[in-house]
Amino acid sequence: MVTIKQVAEEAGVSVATVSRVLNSNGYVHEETRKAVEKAIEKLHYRPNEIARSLYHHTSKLIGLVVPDITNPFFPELARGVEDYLQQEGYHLMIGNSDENVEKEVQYIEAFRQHNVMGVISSTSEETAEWTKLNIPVVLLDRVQNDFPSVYADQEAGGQMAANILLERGSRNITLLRGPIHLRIAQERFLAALHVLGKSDVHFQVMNTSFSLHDASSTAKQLFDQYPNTDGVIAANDIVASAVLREALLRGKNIPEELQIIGYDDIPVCELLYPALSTIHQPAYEMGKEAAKLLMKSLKQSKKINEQMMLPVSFVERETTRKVEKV
Amino acid sequence: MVTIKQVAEEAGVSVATVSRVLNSNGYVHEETRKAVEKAIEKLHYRPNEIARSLYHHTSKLIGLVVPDITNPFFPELARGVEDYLQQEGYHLMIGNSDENVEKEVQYIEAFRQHNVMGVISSTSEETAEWTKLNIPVVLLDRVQNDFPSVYADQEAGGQMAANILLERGSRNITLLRGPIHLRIAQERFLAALHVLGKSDVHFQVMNTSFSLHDASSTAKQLFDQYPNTDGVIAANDIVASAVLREALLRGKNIPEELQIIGYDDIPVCELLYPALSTIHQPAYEMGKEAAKLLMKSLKQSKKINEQMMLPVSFVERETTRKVEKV
DNA sequence: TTGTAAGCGTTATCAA
DNA sequence: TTGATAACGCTTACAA
Repeated sequence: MVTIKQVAEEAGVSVATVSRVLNSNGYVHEETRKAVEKAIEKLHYRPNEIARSLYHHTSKLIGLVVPDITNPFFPELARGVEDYLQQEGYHLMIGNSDENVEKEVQYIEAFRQHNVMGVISSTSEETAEWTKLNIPVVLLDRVQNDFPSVYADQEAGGQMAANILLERGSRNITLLRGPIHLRIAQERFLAALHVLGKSDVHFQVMNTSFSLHDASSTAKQLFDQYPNTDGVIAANDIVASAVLREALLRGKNIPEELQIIGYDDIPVCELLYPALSTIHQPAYEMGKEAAKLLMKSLKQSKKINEQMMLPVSFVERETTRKVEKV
Repeated sequence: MVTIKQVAEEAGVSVATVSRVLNSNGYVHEETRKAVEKAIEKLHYRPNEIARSLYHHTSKLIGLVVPDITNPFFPELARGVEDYLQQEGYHLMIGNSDENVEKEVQYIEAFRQHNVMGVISSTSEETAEWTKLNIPVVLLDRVQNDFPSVYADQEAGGQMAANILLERGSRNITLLRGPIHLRIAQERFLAALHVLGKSDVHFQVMNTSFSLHDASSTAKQLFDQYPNTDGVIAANDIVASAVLREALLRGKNIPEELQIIGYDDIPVCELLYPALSTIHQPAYEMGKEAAKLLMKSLKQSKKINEQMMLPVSFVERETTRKVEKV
């Protein structure tokens, strides 16, 4: 490892001078600067972030916690975060929490021990522990009043999903509700519920998780219990895919007999047949904005508490009928 | 931030003593040990990894580089890595390389600057840069003779895929070849090619990437150029899904008229309809083994160069015919 | 414009 | 069994 000391020797100056040119701090003669730069170049010197970090109590590290990177919505978020951070010279420590508070606490410890400068969290809204860290935290795809957060317009999304099915003629709708403890899931559920409630169609509600493991059995159960369903508002695209598969398996015509609308717009939607109509959340953008917001609160000392809501949109594909057909 | 000094004061001893109980190093009287532990408890003290890292030139950080976490195969790998590492008390710095050498170099710099202890890389086999780091590197789902690597048995996988289609009666097979610069892709391609070559069936080869963005057009092209194809060996599951969709779109009966076999066994396979038959790569296990291998080479000083090949298996679902039917 | 030296939070050596 | 202290690589007063 080449240190500042060696650079100083090579350039025939003191370490202080090298440090000055490194940080463009204080006065340094043009000549000396060049000499130092030459030495740096020659030795391929790169300052040791660890030493800097120790002195400054800062770092170029950001923590990112997601419930499970294996769930296809999160890689998009993570990628948005990473791309922005990387261009700002920051790097990512990442952890999967499985929505498990113990694990979260472990990461919090790890983050603290590594002088992580800020955290982006897509995990449970149980944020008591996070407050202890005393560094900026931005919630991503999660909402909690005490923290800045970046999320998509769940109310609009829920309404949109319900209205789409209604407009296109579903008369017996099954509404799949996501995890009840997740505010975003609850919000879009409530919004859809409200729309259905104001309509004259028949509808029912089923609970489900967001996860692939439960999706198939949820789908089976749905058609066993409500065989006459002609419209499904799924909790997310994973669940929607499972419903689609099960419907096809039972010989339903889609979208003629049954319309399905998903949520998220994960990449595979367009690979399904029929391709899944869904509510698009701008996941990559959300990640990017969360990172941007975090950078902003790093740069200014006063706490910010911005709530940033990004718009959702309906992506019309093949599991909903064309509106003219109604 | 509470430091070792404060703990020492609280316990009425010197920092050296605290350090000794922290690391269970050297002699320390039972009484004093208890006093120190009490102080630690009381102040919620946690040693600063940064300071340790500076002194020891070590850390609890591992670097992980993947081409693109957005590609559904990599989250499984990453999760396997993370779970194992986490249980060993290590943490992950992660980066997406986009197979871009410049980006890789940036991560290498970042890893070095943070005293990262080892790297797991699923990115290009252009490893010249990695050697410069002088820390253990384990290749994951990539192979290169100079590095330890963990990968799945591509030769068996390629053969299996071809044999499955052959056994089940495909007589006009299109073999989709993945990125030519990737040794694993090339190996499974070659293995499948070899099997087809020894058979008496008609077959053709098309080049494709692994990516979702190219998948649809590849699929279209496939059926435009080779409308009589009755068996497709896809480069991976993404491509297979696109082919499946396109085939369905064109009204083909699956698997009666056309069999499709994927590669990887990403989670969505079972959500498709018909569900995708595929060659299963034990991605999670691979990640875990790579992490294990890395830990091993961290613990012993001499370089290891283990090549670990995990078995693949055929997952029979609905895009291949039952073998009795032939 | 430059250099000396103290300090960031640890660990390890050495002396007591 | 304990405590001073130098060292890890860097930054920043302060002195020159």
